[in-house]
Amino acid sequence: MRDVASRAGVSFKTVSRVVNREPGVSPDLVKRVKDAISLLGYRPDDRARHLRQSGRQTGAIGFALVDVGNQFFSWTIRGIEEVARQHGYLVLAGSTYGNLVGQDQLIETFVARRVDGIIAVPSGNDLGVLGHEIERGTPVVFLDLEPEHVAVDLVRSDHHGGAVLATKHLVAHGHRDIAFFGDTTEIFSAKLRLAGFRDAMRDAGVDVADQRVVTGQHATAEWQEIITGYLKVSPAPTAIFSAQNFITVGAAHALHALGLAHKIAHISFDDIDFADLVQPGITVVPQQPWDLGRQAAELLFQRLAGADAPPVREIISSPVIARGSGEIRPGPVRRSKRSA
Amino acid sequence: MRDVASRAGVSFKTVSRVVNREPGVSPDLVKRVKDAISLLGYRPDDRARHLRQSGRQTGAIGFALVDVGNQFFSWTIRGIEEVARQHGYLVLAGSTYGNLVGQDQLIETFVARRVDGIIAVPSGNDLGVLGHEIERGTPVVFLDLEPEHVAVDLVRSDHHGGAVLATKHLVAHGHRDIAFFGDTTEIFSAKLRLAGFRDAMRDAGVDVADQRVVTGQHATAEWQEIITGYLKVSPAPTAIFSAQNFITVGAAHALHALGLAHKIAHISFDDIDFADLVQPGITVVPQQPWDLGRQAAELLFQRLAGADAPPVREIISSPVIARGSGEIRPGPVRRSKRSA
DNA sequence: CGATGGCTTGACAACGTTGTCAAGCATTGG
DNA sequence: CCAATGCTTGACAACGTTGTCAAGCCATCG
Repeated sequence: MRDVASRAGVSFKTVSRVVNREPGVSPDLVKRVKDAISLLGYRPDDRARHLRQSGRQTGAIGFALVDVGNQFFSWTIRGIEEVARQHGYLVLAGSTYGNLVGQDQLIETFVARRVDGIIAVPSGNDLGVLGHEIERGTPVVFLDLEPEHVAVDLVRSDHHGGAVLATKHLVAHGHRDIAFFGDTTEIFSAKLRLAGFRDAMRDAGVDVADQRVVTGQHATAEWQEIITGYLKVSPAPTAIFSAQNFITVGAAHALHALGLAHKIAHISFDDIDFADLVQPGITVVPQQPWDLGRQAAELLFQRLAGADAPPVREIISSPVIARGSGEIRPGPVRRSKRSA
Repeated sequence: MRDVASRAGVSFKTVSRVVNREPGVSPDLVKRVKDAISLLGYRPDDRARHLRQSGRQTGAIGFALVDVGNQFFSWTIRGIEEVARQHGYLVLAGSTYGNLVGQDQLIETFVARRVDGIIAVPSGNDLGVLGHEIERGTPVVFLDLEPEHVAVDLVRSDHHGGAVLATKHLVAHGHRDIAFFGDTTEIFSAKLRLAGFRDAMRDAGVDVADQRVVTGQHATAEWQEIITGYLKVSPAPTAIFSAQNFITVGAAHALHALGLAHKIAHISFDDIDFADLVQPGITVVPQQPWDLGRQAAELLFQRLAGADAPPVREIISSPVIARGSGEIRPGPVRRSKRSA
């Protein structure tokens, strides 16, 4: 900026005025300064700008998600980005990979760069650094997961209700022996989905055997192996409920590889590209990641604009999309010897 | 920081020393300062830090991609993030949505925030602001697309070679009448893929009719409509080549909806989740987005470390993955009246 | 016992920008 | 012709941090 000023023969304050399009600079000087700027390739330094204007907003929000590789989250980013763009904001997005260490690092980075607000998919009930930030008054919106004992804005899918819907759908199609595959229950959403499954089964008057519930954190290929193992054991369940999208992919692979895709019912929490192209189409309770992202961002920008209403808690639910796999009825063959 | 200093009864320089873990501070003071820090919830301000240390690196790189909603790019981010994390860097990623205006805005933001380097999927031959930055010496690596007349590091898929492979695969299975559906040829990769298709067809001694080549930029649902239209016209092509992942999804939907999935061959550039679960499985020439991202990031960090070797040009190719749809032979029924 | 050296600590400038204020100049009105 | 007014421009401080240097203190050695 100094260079620009001396080249244009003005003080650097005048350069600042031109850059910020402040009124009251003679057209002559404006031109000289602009020429010098493009000649020297000068770009203003936002860090210094924001530093001087401490207390004002910096035009960036942070989004701490679990894993960009998961399409659920990349669609969420898209929703957030869209709203942020309308407000002229930049989104800093980073993956925590679901552990507190990663989350803390990410949040530290966000804070160190002075984002104006944070949207987070928290990795657990222990909020770590994020908790301190909330106490300090940084606007935070939680997305998808809901830590206990913290009152901040929240947007999430109706994990419990969705799981109930999915389970009832299977039950309505005659299933009693349903296997549940879900993420580790340390994850809030996974816990709720499992609870929804159990509650719906209880309502249906069915006891859920321990070995019919499998939870853990695995890659798609591992889930395929695990589920294959469960399907090979006799008696196999008549239906399976995969409660997360990676698991659904693994489950679908397992079913197809074993030639059971038309025999064992399958329902999924969260939708997937191509779920309607597979034979049979995969019945799902979808989430609306794009919408979750947009709504979370809207809430955040309301806070940034100074809204001080009590925390909002938006829980979005969706009906079952029946595509075939969830409507398979239990085979007539199945009459478990053990239960006799 | 001032508050922390006065609370701990030391100068703020000492606080700085503690924060940066500089040696030579008495344990007593270290403790007092740390207590004050956690009491007051103080977080250092990276903007000021980097400002003071102008010229040094800021620990952030920017990634300008086309659309986070496209899984190809979200996997690329993952690769970049992984490498960046190892180097202790933050990745700022943003979508340009394929137009220069969006790209310019994004790059301006990156520059204003003083990222140390940029990985970009350029939106065309006109580089806009990015061009200025390259001239100014900012380390830049291009990913997936290769603008003309610019010598910078580049990592991309072998669009031409892959398209040749895909086309030859169809030809080898007896096809002569192949329809090509691709992105608008303003996009570098799309142009190369089309060229690969044409070259391979020429080698096979087949003329490609104009109406067998459709290019443009559309959403998945629109592609399904467009392709459905083409498949209904008689004589329909015996095989289709969809040269981008959104188009592939549209094409697969069209084929399935018309009941032609087992009759008309289909090959795709770029792989897709579930492509192996559909019946028939979709034959593809895959890209390796995760690898592209990692390699681009590696190149960038080499530059950041001061490497001044001539620009590298890494072109990654992959063999066809045959899954069924690409191995369908032209139906015996087909004997075009027109060609007789 | 005094000089020397090392270790801890603090004062101050600087990074690039903007807000505040005052100075300089021309223009207008009396 | 002089005073008052308005507009343009510049000088300077400040934002929060770190690098540089000097000052103060204690211990060691001759």
